[in-house]
Amino acid sequence: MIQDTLFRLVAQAVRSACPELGLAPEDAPDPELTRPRLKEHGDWSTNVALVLASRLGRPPRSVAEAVARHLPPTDLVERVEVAGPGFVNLFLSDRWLHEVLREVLERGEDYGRAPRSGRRAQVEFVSANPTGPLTMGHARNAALGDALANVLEAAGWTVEREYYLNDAGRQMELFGASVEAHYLRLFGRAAEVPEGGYHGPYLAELARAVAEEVGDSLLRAPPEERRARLRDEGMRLVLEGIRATLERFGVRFDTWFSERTLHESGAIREAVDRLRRAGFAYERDGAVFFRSTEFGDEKDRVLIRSTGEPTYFAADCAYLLHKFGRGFDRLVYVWGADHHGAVKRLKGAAQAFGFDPDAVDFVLYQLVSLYRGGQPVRMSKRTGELVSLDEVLDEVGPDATRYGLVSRSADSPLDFDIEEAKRQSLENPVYYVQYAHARISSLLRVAREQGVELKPWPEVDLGLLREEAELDLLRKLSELPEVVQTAAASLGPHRLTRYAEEVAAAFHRFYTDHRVISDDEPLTQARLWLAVGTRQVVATALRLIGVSAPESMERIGGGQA
RNA sequence: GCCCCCGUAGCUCAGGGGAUAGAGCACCGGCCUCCGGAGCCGGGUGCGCAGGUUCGAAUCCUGCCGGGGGCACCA
Repeated sequence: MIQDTLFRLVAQAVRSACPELGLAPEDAPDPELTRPRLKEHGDWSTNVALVLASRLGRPPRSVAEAVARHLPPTDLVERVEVAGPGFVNLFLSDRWLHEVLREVLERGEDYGRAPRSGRRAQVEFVSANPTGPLTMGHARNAALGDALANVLEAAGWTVEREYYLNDAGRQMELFGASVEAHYLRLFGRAAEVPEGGYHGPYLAELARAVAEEVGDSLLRAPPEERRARLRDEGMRLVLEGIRATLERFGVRFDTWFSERTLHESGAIREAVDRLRRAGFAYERDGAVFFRSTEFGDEKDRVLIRSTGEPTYFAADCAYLLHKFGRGFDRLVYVWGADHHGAVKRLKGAAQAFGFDPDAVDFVLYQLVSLYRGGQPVRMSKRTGELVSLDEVLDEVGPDATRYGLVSRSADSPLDFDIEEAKRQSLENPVYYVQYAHARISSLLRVAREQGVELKPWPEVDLGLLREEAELDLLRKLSELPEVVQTAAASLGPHRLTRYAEEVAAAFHRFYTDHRVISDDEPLTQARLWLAVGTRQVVATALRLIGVSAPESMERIGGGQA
């Protein structure tokens, strides 16, 4: 809001400078306000003079001088400076920083959150096939998707989290046949896992669990029925496990959407027909194709195989149509980068259906490689050799795992070393941030124990916060709303982790140099409220990342502390 | 061959058109009669290469080099 005020002031300065620059005021560009990296460049800066100068063919610094001269008088801005090639730098009075603290305290956990826009977004993520436990790849998806949903909510969207359940199609049939084979073996029958099917100890265990529920009754059932039953029972158990893991990981979905319903309701046929009617689907060699080449794809894609079976892509189209039908203004898919090839055709489908393809966003995250003590952990879906997310959570814990997975941009491949995550857990950035939160909580406990009565903040003189470390901390707190906006706009929740670390660092610096509880009562009051506000911002950032904000560090860090 | 991502400090990574490019780890040296030292302060070499756009490029465009992933009537 201070930013808005500044924007108006600078825009006005530009307009009133126009006549002497020989420009019609209505042609004046909107000024851009940025935060300079260096403190000596002020609190806010605008490059508007540089932009104007090249347009007018005048020396940038003289344009900057003109803009600076026309800045309306205000007690918000203490000093204006023209610097560098032609930046206009604004130095604000410290009062604005005390305003920031008031705003943090007044709005509490709402600080940093934008007003609700009423616009609805759906984030679909994880959506792992229900054929086995979640792995670290799924974990990155979950951590990214959930944090992104949090961030979009904070940016004003009404967000629905959805898990797309691939409970139909060839993979599920293979899975069913694999469970069947293991089931039959349990009862001494010879049975082969089909080509491309699922192996490994996990599946044997699963078959045992299924057998415990259904007994040997299915041995005598007709093969078709037996296989379908074992498939569904197996899936149910796998899904229970996935839900439990996600719960442990702190991820909850609003809706679980079944692919099977798309087949059963005829939605897939309808979607294909609709594409056909719109002229985007045609028949060739007994199959139905989508004209994805019209949308930049390298070749047309099959919707209905010549066998009459719909492809996975056809189901995707029907699902997309279903999502739009539910009234979302924006759809976000969180996908592994290995699916990037499907982006063009799905956006194309959106357009073919008559929707705005820009309303469909994809977060494509690069591969996670798991290491243990520097050695890559070999994983193979074929042999069923894998390290599950649950095992990692057992060793590393949910907070450090989530933080580690979110803290890097989705565009970068991620090496996750279990040993390192454990060994370094005490120097891990997540604990550094959590420590700041715990430290403040502890400080407030001590204040209470010492009988320091915290007066309501409107009665406290926050203007006493004048030390450089205090002002720097306040400056950091003031950035949260922008960080949230940027993270939402770029679909990059990793920005929150950086920010959280910076706030924690600013607090630790302040805390090292200055005593909070002292004989100076008014100053004690002001500093305690500064601590409260800082704790609030740290808690909000951690919550958005999906990590807990502990009151104490006792139970964190694997007991090594 | 085509498509996507990446190349920034010794290592892992931020930085999505601005000024003197930043963190963590590692390494060296300092800071505790007092609110949690899981902390703080100091110490430094770097944008793969070549063009282009721009007043201004780590950032945008083109080409090349290097690494990862993907190119099914699989999911």
